[in-house]
Amino acid sequence: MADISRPSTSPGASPLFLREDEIRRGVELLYFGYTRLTNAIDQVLARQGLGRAHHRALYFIARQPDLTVGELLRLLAITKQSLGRVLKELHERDMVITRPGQVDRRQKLLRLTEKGAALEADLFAQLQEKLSAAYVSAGQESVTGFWHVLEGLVPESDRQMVFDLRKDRD
Amino acid sequence: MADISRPSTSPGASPLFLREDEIRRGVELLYFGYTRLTNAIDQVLARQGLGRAHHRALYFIARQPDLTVGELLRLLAITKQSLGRVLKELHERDMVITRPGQVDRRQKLLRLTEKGAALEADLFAQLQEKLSAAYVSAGQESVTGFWHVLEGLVPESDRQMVFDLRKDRD
DNA sequence: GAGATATGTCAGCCATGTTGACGTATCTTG
DNA sequence: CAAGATACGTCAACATGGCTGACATATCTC
Repeated sequence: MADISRPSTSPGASPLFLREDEIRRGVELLYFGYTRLTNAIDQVLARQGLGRAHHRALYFIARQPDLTVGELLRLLAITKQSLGRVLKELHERDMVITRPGQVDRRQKLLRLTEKGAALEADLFAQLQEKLSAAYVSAGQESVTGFWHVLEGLVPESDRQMVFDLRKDRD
Repeated sequence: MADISRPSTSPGASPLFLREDEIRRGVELLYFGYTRLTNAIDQVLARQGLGRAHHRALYFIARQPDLTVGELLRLLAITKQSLGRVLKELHERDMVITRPGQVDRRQKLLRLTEKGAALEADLFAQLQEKLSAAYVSAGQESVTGFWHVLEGLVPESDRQMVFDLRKDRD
């Protein structure tokens, strides 16, 4: 481990110190970048009386229509009770509908209504605005590097689930 | 806005669809990458009966000893009541000490005790383990791209504050 | 000396996570 | 076909960590 307190040595004097600084830089940028990006949607959500938890559900349902409740639970990594509350509220507001699975009728397939899709699109537009500005200012090469590092943060066991979001299933 | 439901068009057929996919990929990787990284420290925190909020305070105090309460408030972007609770608990556990500012005696300068520094080092070690593995698997070029994109997510008005963390002030 | 500033604190509320227990419909398998 | 596993829902209680509003104190600045 690098020396955390880093006494009065000049910065960069040792490869170990350099390493720590690179890690802290990543931790900080991830923290500020992530929070600032999510801040972008708070105003839109507040207007609807909804929170971040609702957005996460809307997002993944938009991303993968006919997602089952179980799949959504695995993506969000929360308890079914927590998710139940969120889905109930989205259902009451006519933003999400469910229908029984074709192959397995115990499952509920989730879809956004027009109203739900409209809100998700509005929220996505905010994210898009911030993130595409960051992409443009950093350049395409940086964007692929950005992806690669983040992919490395996702544990092997979750990677397939995350990558599967990019497959069309409609 | 691009068509969210993306009917039966082949992916990549239009620049607009491509753009949307690149944005969604970033949003998802940021979400999963950030949450998986923060998950890395939960076990250590739980052992101490502390939460994420305590970690954020410990982290920034470790990063910038003699930080004032006001500076920490700006970094965390929470209310003084919320921060007060956290600092009080860290103080009670002898992890943080304060002393009056030299130049402005209304200020309180924050520092970690040995015990606090030891915990922060332990937490940092977990972050380091995950993040350096991601850095290694992505390669140095990717790391700088990763930084650049994230820097672009931090609004102009906050950028100085974030970059100042990298300056030594001891 | 008056007002601004840095900090603390009381009290109550809200969003969103947790555990544990239990119920129902449906699927799968011996 | 009966038994057990699975997918989903729900009740209740609780924890964490945000929030607002109001008010107090010490210190700095003009």
